[in-house]
Amino acid sequence: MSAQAINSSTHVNPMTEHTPAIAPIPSAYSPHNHQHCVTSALQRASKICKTQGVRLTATRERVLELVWQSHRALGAYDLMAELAKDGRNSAPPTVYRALEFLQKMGLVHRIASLNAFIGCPHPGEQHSGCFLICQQCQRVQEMKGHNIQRLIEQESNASGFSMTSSIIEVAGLCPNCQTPSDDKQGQEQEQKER
Amino acid sequence: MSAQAINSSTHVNPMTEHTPAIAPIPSAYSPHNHQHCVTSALQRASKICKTQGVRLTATRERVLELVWQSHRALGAYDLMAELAKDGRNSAPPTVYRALEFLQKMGLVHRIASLNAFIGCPHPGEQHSGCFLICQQCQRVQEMKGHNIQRLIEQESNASGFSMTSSIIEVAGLCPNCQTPSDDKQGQEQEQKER
DNA sequence: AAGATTAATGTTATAATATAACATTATGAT
DNA sequence: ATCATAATGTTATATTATAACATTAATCTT
Repeated sequence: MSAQAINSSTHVNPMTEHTPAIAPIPSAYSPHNHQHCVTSALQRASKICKTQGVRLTATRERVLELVWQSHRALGAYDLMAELAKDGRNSAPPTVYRALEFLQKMGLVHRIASLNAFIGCPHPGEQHSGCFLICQQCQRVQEMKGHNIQRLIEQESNASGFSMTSSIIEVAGLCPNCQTPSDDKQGQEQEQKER
Repeated sequence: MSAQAINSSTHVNPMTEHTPAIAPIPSAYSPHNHQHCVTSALQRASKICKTQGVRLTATRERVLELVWQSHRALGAYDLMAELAKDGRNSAPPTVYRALEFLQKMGLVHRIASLNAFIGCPHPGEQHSGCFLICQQCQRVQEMKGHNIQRLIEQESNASGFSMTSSIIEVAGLCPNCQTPSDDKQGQEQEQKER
């Protein structure tokens, strides 16, 4: 329902465009019209699934949309509750299967330290991200962290270890939450983000 | 019971000795007399708790010993089962409390990706480790990873994020498990390790 | 388009991990 | 010895995740 129809609202930078581009996802910590995040995440997903020849079914798309309802990580049972509001039945396996699919497609990540899931802002292929988790506002920002990955691989190798994947989760305070409680910050920072 | 009495078996390198030293923990992947790991882990713990003025009670010490029964991460319910064999009653809170204490003292780490716990080979103060987790033999090796920590902190800062702690868990194959199945490898590699 | 095949979802039950809340016991301090 | 605190016991329950099998939907073949 929500994935198509919105191509018109995408801003395309003429400098970098070669193929119909989708607006990049802004930082979790900067004020932005959050609907753009949702929209472009769904657009990306649609494109990726089409390319890969896999099916972005209604449930899967809805779960992805729900995961993107904010820049906070959402638990599987939170997602279940949201699906229930939609009128869908949805037992745990429904949600976990959708999440498994979305993870396999590189569209969402699981945050191990939170037992929760977050949308990937630069999906494409499966990859390990590097997550900055604000202990105050709970927002999660994914960094690409190629340097970090490379260093970890180097040091692993130096120990004779052959890395296949890695989990990097950083807890701390996001830019907004470092200055103690203007209290406006988290509140109207993002439009429509719940 | 097992923590004292064994000081005699400690080998001290006269080159590096200044204070009654405790033998360092060898790599999880190299063959070694594993009893030394257990013994010295308990010695370290005893010393640390004494210094900090906290109590290494029987349960806490036993849980630490159990965590050190191998270089594999052990789940809380595995630990419970072992305690039960000892004749202790031990409901979940018993184990989780002991683990919480041991984590606070920097004596064990929780591996988020495994929901399991591992002894720290270089305890002293609380710290975030960097864990190499073998997908084949399940052994976990902690690296110090100062460079990695520093880089993560740098890159976090570059995003305006103020890091307080981090989780780094690397999955892959340990040196032994890279060469496919000599099959002797894991088996008698370590003495008495279960 | 009908039937076969595969993929996805529904459904029920349960496993695995973790914590809350309050009662009791042990320890250390005065 | 008494008090205060810390640790543990105990019961119950919350939270997260998966197994196993039934059903439905989508796609492919002819």
